Amino acid sequence: MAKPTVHDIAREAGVSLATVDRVLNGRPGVRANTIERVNDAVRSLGYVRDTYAANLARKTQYRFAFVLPDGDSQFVDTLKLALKEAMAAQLADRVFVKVVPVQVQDPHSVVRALNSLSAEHYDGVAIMAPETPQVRDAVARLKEAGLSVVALVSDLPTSGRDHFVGINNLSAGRTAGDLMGRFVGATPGKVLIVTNSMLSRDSIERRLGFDEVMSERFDHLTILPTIESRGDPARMEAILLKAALAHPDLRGVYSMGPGNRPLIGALRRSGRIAELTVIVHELTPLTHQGLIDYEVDAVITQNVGHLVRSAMRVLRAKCDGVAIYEAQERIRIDIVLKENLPT
Amino acid sequence: MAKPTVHDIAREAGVSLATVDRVLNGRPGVRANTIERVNDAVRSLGYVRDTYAANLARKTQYRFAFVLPDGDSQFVDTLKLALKEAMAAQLADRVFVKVVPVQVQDPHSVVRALNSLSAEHYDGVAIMAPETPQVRDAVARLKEAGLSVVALVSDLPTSGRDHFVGINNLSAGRTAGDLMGRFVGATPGKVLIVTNSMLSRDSIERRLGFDEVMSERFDHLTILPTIESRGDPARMEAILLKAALAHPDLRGVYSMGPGNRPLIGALRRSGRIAELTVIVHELTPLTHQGLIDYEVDAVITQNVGHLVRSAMRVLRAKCDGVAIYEAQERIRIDIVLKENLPT
DNA sequence: CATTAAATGAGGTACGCACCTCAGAAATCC
DNA sequence: GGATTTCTGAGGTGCGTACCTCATTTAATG
Repeated sequence: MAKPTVHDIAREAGVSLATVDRVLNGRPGVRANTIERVNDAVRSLGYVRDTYAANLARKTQYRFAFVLPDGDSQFVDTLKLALKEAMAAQLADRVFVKVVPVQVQDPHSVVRALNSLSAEHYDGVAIMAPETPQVRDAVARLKEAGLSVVALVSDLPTSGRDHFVGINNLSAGRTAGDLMGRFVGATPGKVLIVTNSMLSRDSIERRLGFDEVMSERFDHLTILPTIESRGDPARMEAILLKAALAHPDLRGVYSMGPGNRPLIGALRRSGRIAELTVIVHELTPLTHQGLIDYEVDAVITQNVGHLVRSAMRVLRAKCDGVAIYEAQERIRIDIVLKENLPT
Repeated sequence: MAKPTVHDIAREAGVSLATVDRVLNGRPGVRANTIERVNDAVRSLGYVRDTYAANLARKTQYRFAFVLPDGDSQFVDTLKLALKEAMAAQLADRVFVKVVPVQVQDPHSVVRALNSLSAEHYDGVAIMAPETPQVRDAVARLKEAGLSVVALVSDLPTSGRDHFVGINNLSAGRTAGDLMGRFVGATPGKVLIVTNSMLSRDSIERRLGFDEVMSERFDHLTILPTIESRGDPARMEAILLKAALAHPDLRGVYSMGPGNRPLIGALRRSGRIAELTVIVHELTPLTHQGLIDYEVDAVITQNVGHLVRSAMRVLRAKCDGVAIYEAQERIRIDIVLKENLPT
């Protein structure tokens, strides 16, 4: 009943501890025949290596870098906060995390940051940055150097990253569309989509999902041309205000990413924020308050705590060469309304 | 830079390892003055005990019992499944879990089960059962015997349990009300509430929350007298069918707990399931399919994986006498629509 | 068959911590 | 100031694993 140890395997296989050790750790100098015997014993006893004792003996330290966007994004701030909390909790597990801020709009900045991470100082990297050819190559170099790499929030599918930690953004867009259609109701009208940039992968996918649902299930709603504010709040606010006033039959606004502050500002000034269905992404202090004030109707979000914990678990698993527990690593798409705001 | 160990504290505090050990583990025989010196060193060095090395040395085994309802509830089934998965994952951490099935409708069965759990064989208990005076007393006895006790899903606030692991059911009811009001829209009409029993704490609280929101924000909707099916599916189905046909202006149905199968059956037979807004609790294979088929409009649920993992973490923390990390243990109220169904 | 190479065994040390014992130091009491 | 009583230190052992050394056995080679 008690957990089998290496001693039990040695006895069961009729070999010495040293041989078991050689087999378990893939060291040379064991006949194929003997390897088989040891593996049989492992299977029949249901032995699982005690990772913590192993790490203790090995003096392992997991050294991870989190490459995150610099600048004032409330979402990234909450992510950093969650990271800090997780670090405190994981400190006992020999995990050390360094946050590396980058200018995500500048691929060179990202690449510079990634190139500075050597296998000598790091075991794994979590990256939140748009997918560009330069970034893809930098990730490939990291992988080649033996680092584990996970993409965070926004996927880097062509880069050969080990794993993606984040939500399915197509589904997130579909969810937004579903809510928009149901909240607006049966009256025909127009819907506005706002985004920071249509270049990053998550925006493209959300847009796609939103469109799909709108045309499948709510074709009485017309989607207006997307408003794209390339990180310029003033410009965003101006265009938005104009649009809100130009279309009296505007019924809803969907914001696909960051930039919720100018959005809410413009809608407030248009005097129509109460009547419009406003759906945004990412729960932050701003959107939280928006829900409370009935200015935002729904927030589609992902739990930042899960995000960082999952990233760390996956990185550790990759470093240990252990399988990851898929079910636990699936990040859900959270819908937050005024009434189910976390307390 | 390296993690400080007990040796470092000993050196820093100018005492021996034995004294550090006595302080850290709350053993007697140390002067208050010295305790202070050691604690100062702990603080200044930022020492955190390596729990895994500690458990390794201690040969700790956490033995927990999960007292869960017997019978065919899909929700409880998914809970058990999550428990099984968590057990496999936690095996490396020396946690052993026994599931104790009880007839929750019979307080004696619950009490019998609880009384059978001695401190000799168990360190902690998680209980999912309605609050009755008998159960309250049994929990008190467990606590007295030195076991840690957490309430699962449905709280036992007067029992002196150490912690409640589950959602805030008042908020869950409010969330259901919010969704109901928004999905139904502005047209006046009637709403039906269905429950298994108004005796269990979670039903009462959900009902309360739902009513609050309906009267605060959606008073064009009238709430019909609650249909209560005391575990009798046939009776439930019959009454429900009658109600659905008797009120042509029925717009929505809210099911507060188990018994979704007869509910969906009756609505289907009434021929009105497509036009009604149906909101139910707990994501199960049945409600999952209901969402896909557009028969259920929204599911309010709680992640069973979190539930069991949180229960285990809390039990462990209580056994270790360690503070729990509140933010991580807060179970969120999940809203699931067709589009954000977990894959 | 002797020689060489390869495979295996026996045993030790270390990791960070818990827990134990026993001797010696320090504080307290009368 | 001597006898208690209360602290404290030194040192050991073990948890499950990694990694190392050195001797010994076994198999393969000429």
